[in-house]
Amino acid sequence: MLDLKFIRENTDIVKKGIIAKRCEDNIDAILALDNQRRTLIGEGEGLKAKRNEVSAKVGAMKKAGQDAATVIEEMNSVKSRIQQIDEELKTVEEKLEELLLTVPNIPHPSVPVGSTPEDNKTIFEWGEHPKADFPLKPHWEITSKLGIIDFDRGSKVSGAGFPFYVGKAATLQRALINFFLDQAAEHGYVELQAPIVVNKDSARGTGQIPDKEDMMYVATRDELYMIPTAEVPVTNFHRKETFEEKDLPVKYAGYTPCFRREAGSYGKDVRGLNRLHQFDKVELVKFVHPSTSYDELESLRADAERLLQLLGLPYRVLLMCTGDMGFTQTKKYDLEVWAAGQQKWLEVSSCSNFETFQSRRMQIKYKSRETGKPEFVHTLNGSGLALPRIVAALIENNQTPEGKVIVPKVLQQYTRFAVIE
RNA sequence: GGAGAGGUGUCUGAGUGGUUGAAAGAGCCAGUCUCGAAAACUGGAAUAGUCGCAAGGCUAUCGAGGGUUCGAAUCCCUCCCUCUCCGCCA
Repeated sequence: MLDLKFIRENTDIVKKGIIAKRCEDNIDAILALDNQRRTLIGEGEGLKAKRNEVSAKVGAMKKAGQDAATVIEEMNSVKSRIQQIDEELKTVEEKLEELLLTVPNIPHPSVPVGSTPEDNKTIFEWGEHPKADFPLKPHWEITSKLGIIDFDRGSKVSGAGFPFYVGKAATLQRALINFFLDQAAEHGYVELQAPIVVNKDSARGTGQIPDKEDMMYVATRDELYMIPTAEVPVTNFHRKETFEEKDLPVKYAGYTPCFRREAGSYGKDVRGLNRLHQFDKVELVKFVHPSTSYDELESLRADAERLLQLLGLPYRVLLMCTGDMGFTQTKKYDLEVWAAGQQKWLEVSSCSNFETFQSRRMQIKYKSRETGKPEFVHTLNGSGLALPRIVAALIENNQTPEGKVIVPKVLQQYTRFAVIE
């Protein structure tokens, strides 16, 4: 959510941002409602001031044993007018709130303007695409032959997109989680084990509600939302809190299962592990001083990239264009890993700066030494990393002609086996 | 799930309808004193909205949201959370 005052004072910038992000422009309606709101506040508060003044007088009169009946009588009309104004104000503010939630975050100037994925810029590529003198298979063929991922039983037990990982695939996942968390800890992230269902306020805080409500599974009976990413509980960890400036940046790494309904996305892009309803992910979250947030974005990206390099997975970095980057971000990098069996790039991480978009919704501040006042922190997050596609790429890139899979060196201390066969 | 108690500012804690944005103490910041520190003393210090060039004014905020009243931290209702006991249970 953007600051109303910011919109009022920077209308042009906001409008340009909306166009760049290809969102609906409600700014004029917002400004009109804001005017209406302030008029109502002006009148209402004037009357309330009068009410308070008279009420004090009534108290004094009663104490002095005087009859206050006529004064009280007079206040009745003021009272009903106040009620009327408060009601109008409530309606106006609800409408205003609704429209404010449709205003996207403004892209950073360094973000390329564009509307489709073709307009994203590949800014970095690492590693060689594996070559082989035998046909490279997609991971689902390999795992099916090895019997290590059971999609059919997953469908029976839960539904499509909820596979079982069996034996060494399960161990491999556990190894990756530990590897990712250890790496994060080494680079200053505090490990956090978070709830995997959250309440409505939390879902709203990180922006899943209202604009992405359909992505989540909901336990309606208890009004709990299953998290689509650890970003939700981990960022909300500090909701309505104020940091000391000297404590920034604050960094967390959280491993959780993630749940996504992915409604309406079927077809051949979603085979195997490419897209699931439940998957594991380690998420990196930072709360930082506004002056450092773009440097922190780069280091966040570096933290995610390092994992791919250590695993020896070829990848590329995309700088997302304005139209493809999403509602809440000001700047976003996607990391895509090369899956040799499918001959496809798979997104495994997305690193974003939200500036104050989330912290304003969540009221996460720091006490500024400069102004002595609480100011909003900038929040960032990035996957470090999402498991299934990493597993897919590892299997496809490290397959042998016999259909076995070689485990990367860095993982072997965690898996305690070197080959999946 | 059942029964009870409770949620007040950074903390402890007073306050059951009328200058209570809120006593008191601690802590914090500044100053006086001191060679310096401690102690003592003096002063300062919330957040948001709104009006104003500003100084500053006004409004709201005592878990959240409603209600009663001329007036609510104080009374009523709903919800949330914490604690104690019981039940159930990984």
